[in-house]
Amino acid sequence: MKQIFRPAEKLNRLPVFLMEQVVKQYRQEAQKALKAAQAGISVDQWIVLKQVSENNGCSQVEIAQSTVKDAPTTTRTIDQLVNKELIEKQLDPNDRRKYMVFVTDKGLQLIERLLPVVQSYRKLPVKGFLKEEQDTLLQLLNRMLNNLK
Amino acid sequence: MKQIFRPAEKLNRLPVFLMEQVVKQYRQEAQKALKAAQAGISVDQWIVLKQVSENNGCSQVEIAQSTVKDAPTTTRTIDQLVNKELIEKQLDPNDRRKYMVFVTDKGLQLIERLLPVVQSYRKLPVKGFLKEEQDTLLQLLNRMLNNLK
DNA sequence: GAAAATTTGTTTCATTTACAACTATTTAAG
DNA sequence: CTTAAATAGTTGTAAATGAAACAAATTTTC
Repeated sequence: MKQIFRPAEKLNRLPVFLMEQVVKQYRQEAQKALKAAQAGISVDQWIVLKQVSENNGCSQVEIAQSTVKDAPTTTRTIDQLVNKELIEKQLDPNDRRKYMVFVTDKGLQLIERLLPVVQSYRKLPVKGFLKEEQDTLLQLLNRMLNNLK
Repeated sequence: MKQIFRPAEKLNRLPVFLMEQVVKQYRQEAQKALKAAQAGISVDQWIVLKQVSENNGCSQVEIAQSTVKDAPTTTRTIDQLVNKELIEKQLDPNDRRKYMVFVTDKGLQLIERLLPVVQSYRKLPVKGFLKEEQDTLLQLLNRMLNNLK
């Protein structure tokens, strides 16, 4: 017997339900693109690597804030990047609780190589969107975020 | 020294990045609300339970499709609901690969009790949204989804 | 009607994640 | 100055997730 497809009409009217699917699909595409480029890092690792490169010498707390991840996740992601020699940690002499995190040459080279790949897959979900549609989307998402915090 | 907050301006212009935060915050709020109501189930379990009740006797594949989860996840969620005696599985006599999944009385009672709780937290993210803004949001999300599939 | 392909559901494994507890250091209070 | 509180970062653990491999049953193809 042929499979009857029953769309979940109610669920599809829930923005967050759709958003979960978009996020999941997007992450799959992004991960696939990074793998195809033999990046050797995950999407989350890319985000942290890029943040470090843009705020060279910043602390882990600052990275956690800017990437909106919690402390343990940030610790582990940074560890992974250190193991791959893409970034380095150095104790802050002025505050020995802190580490200052720096991008390495190898990290910079990887960023340069991957930048076009990342820019490419980031365009994917909003393909065909007018500039004002993108703005509307961002505005609505920010309002949702404010409602939840 | 006071912590300087540096917003990641670039990341905050990425719709998917904002959406991840919305989804995460929303799930936390939803889980908190269910816990406060002593629901005894997770958000995902709720979704499956509700789907089963609306399609009584349906197969696991149908549940997986309507909830947009993969097969292993669906198997596990159904197991959990069976353990809690909120649903029941029964072999389909016409096709012994399939299970027919039914909601129990206990399941129905729980649904009735939780429905107002769920309806309440679902309104949260779109608080203050005009009807047309919600429609715009859904339309944009669906377009993103189509771009990704 | 037998072999191949498909469908349904489960299990295993590696990764990711959130939450809580913990150490070490610095800052604030009395 | 000494204790209490806050901050930075790590570790452990339990749960969720996805991919792949798998078994069982059914359908399709020749």
